Amino acid sequence: MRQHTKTGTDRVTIAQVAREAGVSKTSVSRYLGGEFDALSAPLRDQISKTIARLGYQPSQMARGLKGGRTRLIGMLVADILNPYSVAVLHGAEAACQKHGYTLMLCNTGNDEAREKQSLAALHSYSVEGLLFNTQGRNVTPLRELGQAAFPVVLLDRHVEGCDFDLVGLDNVKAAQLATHHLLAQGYTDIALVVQPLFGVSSRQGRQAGFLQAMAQRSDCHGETLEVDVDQPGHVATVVREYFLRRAAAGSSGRVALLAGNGMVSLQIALALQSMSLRFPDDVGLLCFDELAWSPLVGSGISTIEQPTYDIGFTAIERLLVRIHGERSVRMEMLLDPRLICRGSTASVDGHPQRALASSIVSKIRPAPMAPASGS
Amino acid sequence: MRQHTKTGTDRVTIAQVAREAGVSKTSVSRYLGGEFDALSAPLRDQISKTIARLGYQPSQMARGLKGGRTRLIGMLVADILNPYSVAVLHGAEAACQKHGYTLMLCNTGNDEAREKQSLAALHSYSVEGLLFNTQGRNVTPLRELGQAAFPVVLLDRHVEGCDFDLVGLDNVKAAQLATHHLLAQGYTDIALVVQPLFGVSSRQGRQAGFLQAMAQRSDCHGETLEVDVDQPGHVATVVREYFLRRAAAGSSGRVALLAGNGMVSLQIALALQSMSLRFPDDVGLLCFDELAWSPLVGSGISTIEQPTYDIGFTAIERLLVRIHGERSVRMEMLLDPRLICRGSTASVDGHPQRALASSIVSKIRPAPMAPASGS
DNA sequence: CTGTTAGCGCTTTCAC
DNA sequence: GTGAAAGCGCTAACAG
Repeated sequence: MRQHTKTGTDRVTIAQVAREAGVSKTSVSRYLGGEFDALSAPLRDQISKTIARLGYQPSQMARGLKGGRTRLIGMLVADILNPYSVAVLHGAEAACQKHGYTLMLCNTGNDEAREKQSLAALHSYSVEGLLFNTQGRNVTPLRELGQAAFPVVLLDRHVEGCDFDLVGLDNVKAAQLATHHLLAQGYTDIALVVQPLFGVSSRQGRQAGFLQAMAQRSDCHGETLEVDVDQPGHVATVVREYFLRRAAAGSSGRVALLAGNGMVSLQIALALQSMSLRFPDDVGLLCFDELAWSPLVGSGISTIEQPTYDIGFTAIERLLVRIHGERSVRMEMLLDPRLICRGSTASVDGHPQRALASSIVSKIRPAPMAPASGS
Repeated sequence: MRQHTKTGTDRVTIAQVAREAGVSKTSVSRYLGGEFDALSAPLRDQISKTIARLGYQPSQMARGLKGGRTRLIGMLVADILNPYSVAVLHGAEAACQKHGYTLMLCNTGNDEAREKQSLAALHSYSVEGLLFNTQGRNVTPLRELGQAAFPVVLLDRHVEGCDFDLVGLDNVKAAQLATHHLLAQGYTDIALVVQPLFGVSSRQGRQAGFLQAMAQRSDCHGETLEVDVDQPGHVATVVREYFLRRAAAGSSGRVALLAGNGMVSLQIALALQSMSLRFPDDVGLLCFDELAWSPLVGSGISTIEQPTYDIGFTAIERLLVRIHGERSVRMEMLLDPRLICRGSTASVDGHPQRALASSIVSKIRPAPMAPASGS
């Protein structure tokens, strides 16, 4: 059947198909392009059979070289170890497969240099569009893409000075939902724990929603805690100091922590464990991002779930629309969050001893010298 | 309309560089290919400057079209939602970036059809090699690649009838390590809980190691439990039945579960929770795959950690060696596991009441009608 | 409807 | 050392 050349992988070319089918390359090309109205039935049939018989697969490299239809989409991910990124990737990959596109994946590891480098790599393969989820620093190369009207869809966060479409969570709404839930459950002293706000719009959005919701309750106290999740023990330190501060302020309220994303959630859970603090007994806990283990820790961790799969899927479809030439103005697609209620935010009504700043303090020993993660 | 190309930024071509530098395309090409010994210093300098000035980036599509050096590597992943796959992907992506390659990622979702389809897609982009981690069903297309001497490295599991290189865990050793640990901790009735062995070599390897280790202890009882992690509540049912069976057998031993991978671990943890069973009090638990949440559940889950990053990284480097033409015989690179000891396998010596089959049974109610996952 | 003729951007003989 | 020319596999004018 198949001719083996000495080169190993033998590629059947359009020329071979044309020859064997007794037609011109053009006709085969038209067949590939789906221009059936320009092909007679017998010709079409003949080509179809030959392609099947030879097991011909057109080279996307060659197709792409000509006009630009590489059917390639580049995806830049800030951190492949972040479950959020993977979940979004899952949806994006599915959408690509559905539409006959292939994903080129680059992990930037939150590193500027690698981001730039990845952008260059993707460009060199003539990707038709870009899905972008990464740190907001040094966005110059991105801006250039914007000026060139290159199709880009942003994931989760804006980039200053670029008018790209965005797909993500409705962060303000989500944070409000979260805060209202905690308030309703009887918590009065709430800390939003986030990675550095810097210029990250999604984090800022969550803070805005949080602040907004807290503002309606002057009898309650809200505070934003910035943490570095890569620095072992840092979250524990910050959280401990927060507790101490609340107690020093003479607060008699119930304390809850609102984790800004999955990475923070993990560090908080670890930190609380290291301090032997339990939820909801000692402190309430609500986390952004539903994770596989959310139901498992303690009596279960309440979460704000993002429709991550949909975010990825939607983003690709939006990108495809842009690729196909739509020139409309910038569009923002914000999907809805979902509250998943578990033990970590159980109501503290009627349990005045629970989750009090003062009662926590007695449990916290002075900060240890060693990092507090692990056990 | 606009005269910009589809790709937006007007692409600088090698011809432009050559013209502006006052040299031939050939020389520029040589420069790109690093053939400096065939270039005079002034020429080289001139080209270098021009490239920088124009911001020229060669088109990989065009380069690939000619000889085949696309600098593209395809990766087929069985399940992108499996943390193992992501962790390996992380290492693989890093290695690619290090060597100037780019990853094309396809998620097959354990689906034969999509696997075949993805293989075709990857082929159509002339990837130089393939990293393959997927279900062992219908391997015909893979075999063809083997016959064509196409560079492929298998991840984690063999494929029958193919002599590709393999990078993965030393499963036999890992399972032995795990089993010996459980035995040493005083557990006597151990069940290895795995997804269907089918033809998956890694699972078989783990079972082999398990059986081997158990065989040395005729006073202990080992059993393999196959579960379907996608069927809600199935793990709970199987585990429950196991407990009941052990009790019926009149066993007075201490029971432990050995989870065959991360997916199973999660389901087991969920199942135990749904049955209100705790570890190590009611049952010992040791899981393959170290996960972010392993320290968090209960008193921490003991795990067998795989060097996932290294597996991915090594696999790519091995693939690169093959791509660069090495023709040596099939090679298997099995990396070492690491035991991480936590509360879930705490010693039960001196606690005769703990982890006994008989004591568990009293806690298990008859199987519920509804799936037992969740709460 | 169908085929002929040019290239796409780059690498690679093969001359000079 | 350097360059001209001939393609790689495919698509896209432009005829018939």
